[in-house]
Amino acid sequence: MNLRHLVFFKELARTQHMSQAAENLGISQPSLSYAIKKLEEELHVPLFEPDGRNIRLTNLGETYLKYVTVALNNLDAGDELLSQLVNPNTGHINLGERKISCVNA
Amino acid sequence: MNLRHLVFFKELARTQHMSQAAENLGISQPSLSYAIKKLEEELHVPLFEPDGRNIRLTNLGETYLKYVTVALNNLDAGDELLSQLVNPNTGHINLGERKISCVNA
DNA sequence: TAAAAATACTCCATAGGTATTTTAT
DNA sequence: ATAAAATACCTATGGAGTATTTTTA
Repeated sequence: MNLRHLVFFKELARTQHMSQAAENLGISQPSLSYAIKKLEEELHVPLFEPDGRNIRLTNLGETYLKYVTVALNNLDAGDELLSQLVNPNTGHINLGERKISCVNA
Repeated sequence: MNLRHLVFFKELARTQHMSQAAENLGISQPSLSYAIKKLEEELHVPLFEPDGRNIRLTNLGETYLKYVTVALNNLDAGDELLSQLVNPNTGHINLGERKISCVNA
């Protein structure tokens, strides 16, 4: 499983619109469709279901989304912290000491 | 970045021993070495440093490990919950209702 | 008939393997 | 001399693209 695909999933869950999400992600609609299909196969779970000629997030998809969001937020926070530690003079301003253990939601 | 590589990182951080970690992960030592190198390049951060003819986790690596661990735990918890929801009769026993929002550490 | 998603196919990037070299004990 | 990690090289899987088909409003 690719982390990139979890970002795909998150964006598609947000928009619930394949072509739009693909556009936002800067990839083609078929690529997104394929990536999501692969993810669903890996999880053995339908994350989206047809809704007319659109798609809708399933309940299972909604459940999974919460965990994916926390996971991605933590990885982002980790990346962010690392780059702050590596070049402390650039980037965001820190007032006082920052003590991040993990990102909860 | 591949999720698999984060698992690689976690195991290598645990053992601090390339060949051993590779063995545990079921991959070759050069593959692990390469994967870690790629991860370090992506993050622009040294996660491990030479220690005699072995390697040692850097302080930055230790910091990053915390975030990776939380992220991976959440994804595992998400997978676990999905499979429980899909086939509720198998797997672990649940006493009462379970209310998991996220896994903190 | 038009807009959306799914399928078919093609191609290339990269993850992973084997063989080898370097480094340190 | 040996054990560990790094490098070089090769191969194959799969991620992403274009073209097309299916589906539904």
